[in-house]
Amino acid sequence: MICIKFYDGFLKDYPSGITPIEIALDMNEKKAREVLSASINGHQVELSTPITKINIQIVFYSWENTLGKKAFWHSSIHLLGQTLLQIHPQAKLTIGNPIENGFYYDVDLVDGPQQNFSSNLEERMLENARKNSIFELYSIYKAKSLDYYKENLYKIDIIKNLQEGDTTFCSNDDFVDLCRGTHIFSSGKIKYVKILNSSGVYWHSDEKNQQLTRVYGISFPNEKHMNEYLLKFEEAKKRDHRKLGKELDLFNFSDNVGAGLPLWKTKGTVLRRSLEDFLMRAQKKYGYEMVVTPHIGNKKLYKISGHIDKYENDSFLTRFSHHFGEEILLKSMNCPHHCELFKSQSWSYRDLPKRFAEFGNVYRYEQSGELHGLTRTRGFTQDDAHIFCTTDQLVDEFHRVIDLVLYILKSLGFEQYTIQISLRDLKIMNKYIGKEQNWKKAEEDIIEAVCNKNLPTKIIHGEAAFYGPKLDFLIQDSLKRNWQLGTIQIDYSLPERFDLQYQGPDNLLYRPVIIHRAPFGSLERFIALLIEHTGGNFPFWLSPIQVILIPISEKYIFYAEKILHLLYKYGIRSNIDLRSEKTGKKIRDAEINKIPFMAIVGEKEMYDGTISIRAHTIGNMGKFTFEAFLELLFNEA
RNA sequence: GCCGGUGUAGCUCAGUAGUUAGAGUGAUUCCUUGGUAAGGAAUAGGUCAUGAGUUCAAUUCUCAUCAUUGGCUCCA
Repeated sequence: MICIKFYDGFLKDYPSGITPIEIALDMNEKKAREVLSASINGHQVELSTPITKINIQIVFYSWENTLGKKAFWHSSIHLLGQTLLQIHPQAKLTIGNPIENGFYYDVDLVDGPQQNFSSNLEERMLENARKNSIFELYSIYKAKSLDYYKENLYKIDIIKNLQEGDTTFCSNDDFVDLCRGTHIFSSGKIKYVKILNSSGVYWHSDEKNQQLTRVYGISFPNEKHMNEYLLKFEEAKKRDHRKLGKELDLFNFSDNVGAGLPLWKTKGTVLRRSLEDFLMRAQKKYGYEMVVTPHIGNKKLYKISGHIDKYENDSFLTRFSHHFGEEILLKSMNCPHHCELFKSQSWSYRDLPKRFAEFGNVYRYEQSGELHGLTRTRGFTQDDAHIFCTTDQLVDEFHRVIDLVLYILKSLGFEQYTIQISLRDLKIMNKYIGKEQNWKKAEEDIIEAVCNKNLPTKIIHGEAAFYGPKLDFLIQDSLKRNWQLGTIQIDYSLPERFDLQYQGPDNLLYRPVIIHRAPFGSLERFIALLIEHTGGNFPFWLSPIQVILIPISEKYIFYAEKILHLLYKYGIRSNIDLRSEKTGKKIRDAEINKIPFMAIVGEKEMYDGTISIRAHTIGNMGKFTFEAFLELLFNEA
């Protein structure tokens, strides 16, 4: 007998060799139907694997749990693989994975990549699912598995990198696949399948390798969950900043101006300016000083900084003068300019930290396939600053920057973000410049600063900048794609390359450290994410138009204009709807334009000198005196 | 940059299996002067992304380019 402890602490004895699915059925037959996966002593296991260990703790997962969904989608990958082979018998399966919403399988279709899969694929997957075959995981000797896949070089490649005990296979129905699990019990649970899209990818993500077809799909145990997902997906698409940007008249692109170069309309400009003002005020409190540097710079500047070696092909060349032997580029970063500013005078240790801030417009030739609305452009505005400090001040200063970034995110309602410590990839060291000891120190500094702050972070190797490690703040867009917004970077390299110095208390010259930082990252990208998070319903202080006056008829325009001028006097961004439309139409349009407040004025209001207020998405708030309305507005702001 | 999809009026989209196009909405003008999410009418607005090719004839078919879009790769 073995003793099983359940999640809620309940204990029960079972015969050795019992499987998790049998335990689930024994506990509650109805609930067992919802069980998709289980873990034993914290390790996710197959539902069909007999348990022999005594004294174990078991936890079951349903659809509501990420691990349950993961097992469900993992199992769906097998159905996809099986069905793809039925349709394309020559195809070579490679690697499949469950993802946040669904799963994918990379397959070499032999005839070259193909991306049009008919609904036939979905139907045949479901036919296979209905056979309700059990997913069984078992180990095979490495040599035998290599033999099994002698026609499939991709699988051989994977197996060669596995340890002897790790070559496990999964079989269900007539299909066998190299697999490490974990699966749901049987395929019949998979009731609905959607093939979402597919694209060409390279084996091991290397463009020198064979091109494969990646087929994305998603599956569900019932119609309700599928409809929920589809509805959410539709809702998410409505929040797309490219769509809302057009609808709310914020920005625009023109083929004549060029790809990836946003044109900011008047309303979008108000939004930008408001954000800039907000950040400037916040930074002032943190001791930043504003600077302005040109949009272009001499190539030799970027030679000193080291950027040119890495990014020359991604820079815009503006002018080449043979006579003077100089080349001038559009700037793609502000740090070299700020270093030159720092160098323009001598500094005492008493002057540090020195914090130079600039809304710097930079231009980078992003690959055509990378351009994406405002989140990836070829011209954008960094809310950049460079802090020149002593090594003693570094960690403390880093804390202050973290505080600032967190304050910004909180003020704008971003509650969910990932904080990522981006370090070097120790396998590709030629990507980085600077001395080993400086890198080590910088990486330790970041980790120390973050540990002190007790922030939930994850460490990712290979995401560092070429001159130093970073702390990145990542936020998801409406379609769950991650974007890096805020970033804080420690740099021992540029101070050396620019030979930056300050005079210490002992009269000797010392090298400062630079912290590069941008809380928004790029203003364009930040606004894109802000649009998607608010769905275009901006907080009052950011709304391009804050109040719209709606006269009931032409007779009350005069009164409305009086109110408008009063609002102007208090700096409220206001407008009047002068069209000869009915009130209902004007209100509808104001609601669609997401204007926070509508002020409706007619005979009644004119008679007693009031205004009727309707708040966006809230509705009629009744009559207000102008003073009472102002108070309401200032509470909003 | 790579593999697919898409490109028709300011916007959202129909349509033409080859004979130079239509709706809704927005815009303009007129009527209407209305009370919390769409009042009515008329008018203007398109070399059907661009360039080549096939054809008696191309917005429609083919190719290329550009833009855009979903992934991949990249992201100082």
